[in-house]
Amino acid sequence: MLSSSPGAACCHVNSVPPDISLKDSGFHITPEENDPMPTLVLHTDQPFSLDQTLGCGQVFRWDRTQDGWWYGVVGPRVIKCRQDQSTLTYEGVPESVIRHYFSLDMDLEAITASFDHDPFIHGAIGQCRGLRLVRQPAWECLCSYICATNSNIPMIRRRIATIAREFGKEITFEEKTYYAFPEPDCISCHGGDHALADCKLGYRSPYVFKTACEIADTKHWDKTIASLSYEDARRELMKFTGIGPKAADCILLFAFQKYESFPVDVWIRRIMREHYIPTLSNNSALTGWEYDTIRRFALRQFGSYCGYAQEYLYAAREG
DNA sequence: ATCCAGGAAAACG
DNA sequence: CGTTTTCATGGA
Repeated sequence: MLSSSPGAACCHVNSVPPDISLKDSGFHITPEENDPMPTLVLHTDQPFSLDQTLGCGQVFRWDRTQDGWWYGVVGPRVIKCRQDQSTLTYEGVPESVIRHYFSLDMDLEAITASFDHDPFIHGAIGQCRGLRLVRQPAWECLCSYICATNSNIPMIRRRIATIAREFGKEITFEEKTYYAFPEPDCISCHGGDHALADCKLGYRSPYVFKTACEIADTKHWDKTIASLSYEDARRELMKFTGIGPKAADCILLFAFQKYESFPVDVWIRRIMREHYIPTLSNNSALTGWEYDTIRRFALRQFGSYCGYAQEYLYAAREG
């Protein structure tokens, strides 16, 4: 039984650029037979790859079993799903949540075509066909990328899991225990005894705590961010402790659908140096000037969906 | 041991 | 003001 959490409604943001969203998404429900698990039939002209989407590094709370089932905690629910060719089988949430979370309402072919202008990005698009950016809950995404600084993906995953286990609400699914990501007021001063010190966040611990306190005291902080332009939203996010340019860009891309955001990490800089901007430095800390140079180049090279291009470059990285 | 990982805050000139 | 140092953690 899923626990109902009063006042913990998942804050999804609806800001689909009108020029590229689909009126008829092209996905249809198969008629229910005896199978209790609902399915979606994916149209071949609207590619979707569950493995690419959940495995590319944009999310930290999904796991794939050996036989191809994905389990993930999204907001207050556990989602179980798998893909067999053009069939997406899912459980745990209504179809509308699946469609929204996986951005199945967006015209991916049109998006990738909008930046498919050179051989290298063309290769990445081909290699990661069906990769879609998901719509992440804002606070969890923000907290995740505070925890992501100067770290690697396995460590980020462990930290997020620990925070959820320490502070989040239990969810039982298929007789296993999962944990919803805790609302900010569960971590902040309002949350009682805070064991953040045991979460192995290192120097990021006070960043998470302070930002949780600020957000817990800010009504509709996420709606405010969503209403702003990319540049203004970026400036606002960077006022929180622990959020710099890179984290802000990831949050804007993954939680607020600001697709002109182009997060630059060490991987992306290496890729951009090797394939687009040979004059970039190597092996040194990323300067603010360098970050902005790469950002501006990306917007010019890939256009207003350069954030999508970034994720294809990142997912196709080798290293 | 040394270096690196989806960096950012603090200290420094 | 831009630039360098420090920060906690675990894996390679």
